[in-house]
Amino acid sequence: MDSTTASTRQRRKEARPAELAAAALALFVEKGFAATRLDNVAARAGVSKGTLYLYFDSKEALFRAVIEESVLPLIEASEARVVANLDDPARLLRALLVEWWECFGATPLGGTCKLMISEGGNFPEVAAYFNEQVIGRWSALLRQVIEAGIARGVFRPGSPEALRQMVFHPLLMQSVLQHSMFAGPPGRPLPEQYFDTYFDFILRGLGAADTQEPR
Amino acid sequence: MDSTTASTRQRRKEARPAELAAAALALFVEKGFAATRLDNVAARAGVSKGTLYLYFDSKEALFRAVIEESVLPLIEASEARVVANLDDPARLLRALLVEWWECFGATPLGGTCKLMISEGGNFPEVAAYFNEQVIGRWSALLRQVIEAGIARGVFRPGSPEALRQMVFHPLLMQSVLQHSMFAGPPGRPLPEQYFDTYFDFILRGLGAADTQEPR
DNA sequence: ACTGACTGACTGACTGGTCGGTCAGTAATT
DNA sequence: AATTACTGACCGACCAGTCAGTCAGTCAGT
Repeated sequence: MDSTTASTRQRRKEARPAELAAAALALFVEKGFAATRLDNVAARAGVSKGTLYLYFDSKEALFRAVIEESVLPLIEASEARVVANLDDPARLLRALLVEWWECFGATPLGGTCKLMISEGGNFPEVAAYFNEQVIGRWSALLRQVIEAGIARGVFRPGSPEALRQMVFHPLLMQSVLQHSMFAGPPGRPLPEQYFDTYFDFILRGLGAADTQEPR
Repeated sequence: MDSTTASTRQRRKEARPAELAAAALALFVEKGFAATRLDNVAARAGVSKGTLYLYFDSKEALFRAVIEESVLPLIEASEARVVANLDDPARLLRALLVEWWECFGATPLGGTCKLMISEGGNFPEVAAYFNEQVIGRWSALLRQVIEAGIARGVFRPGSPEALRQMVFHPLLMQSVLQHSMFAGPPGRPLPEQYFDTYFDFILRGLGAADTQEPR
């Protein structure tokens, strides 16, 4: 509780917003927006509620900030990776999905997806922003890879949007479930063979030619 | 608003609980548990808040009732179907998933899944009940069909649990998304070719022998 | 058939507690 | 001493839960 530095009051103007946002993300994901108390957010960040209001105008502004700042850098990295590797769609798809899982889905950031599913309806503008800047861009990326695969004859023909859902939704659901009821030990490392089975399944589903030996 | 019978006060002891539960399900799914006002639940059911408390002890009791009563009949029907048709796993799997979608995933009942994802953490006992009586039984059913398919050589070998997730999670996610931010016109009928692509994909993913002509 | 006493389903104003948001004051830093 | 990051007691709006009162429906007595 007061383990590390404990007693004396600290002044750290730069670090506060990020710490508050991280605390808020954790509690929003765990309890939901309406059930999260700002006193608890502040306490978890090691400050008082008044301090929270120095950096965020309202509870909703805090929510917006959590969503908006949590999310963009990763997408940009992935976008760069895609344009550089479109010539081997199967390998690229695998790399993208592993990266998504390790840098996003399996981290606290993955909680934002559960959050938007749970609370998006109550914050239409935030939902629209998230849909456009995160879901939209990430989906477009996956579709692009799938289309490239189809064009090269590596994947079978089919609706890229529908195939994208088949490919991505199992992993997304995995992330959502990790942040819900039964997370078990937090950061459960996914059953060992999950990714093997997963990629084998989706590559077969895509009709990829070279599915024989996945390793 | 006061279209049908309108003004006068009615006494309908039998119908009230179900009407209140339906209203509560809709609002819980739409807004979340904490953000739902009992005045609104009562109003949507056409009664006053006092009446709600004649039939439910508390807001949490209402939540429990909504989850517990929404859910069991369907499972039992599906369980009966499975034991009767284990000899054609591919067809059975398809029938089960279509039934799940039409009788559950695409109806208001499907909202319970989103609800448990959103709020399960705040109601551990309800979550445990749901996990055991709904998720557990339904998952076991799907695993059973997949195992039968593997045993007969219709599906490739693999972890039945992992394969179950690959098969079911796209459909589940579809249902969850329908009850979240972007439902569009409520009851959006799923893009026409969704099921074709979906079954083609999962049967390929399962390495089913007879995938050539899905129609 | 009609009446009017009676029951209990239903109502909605009220209350007590909770929590988002404020601000006068405190103490770390310059 | 001056500045300002930070505190926490406080306020008012809001809402779950209550209860004294109302009225729709029933039926015994005529």
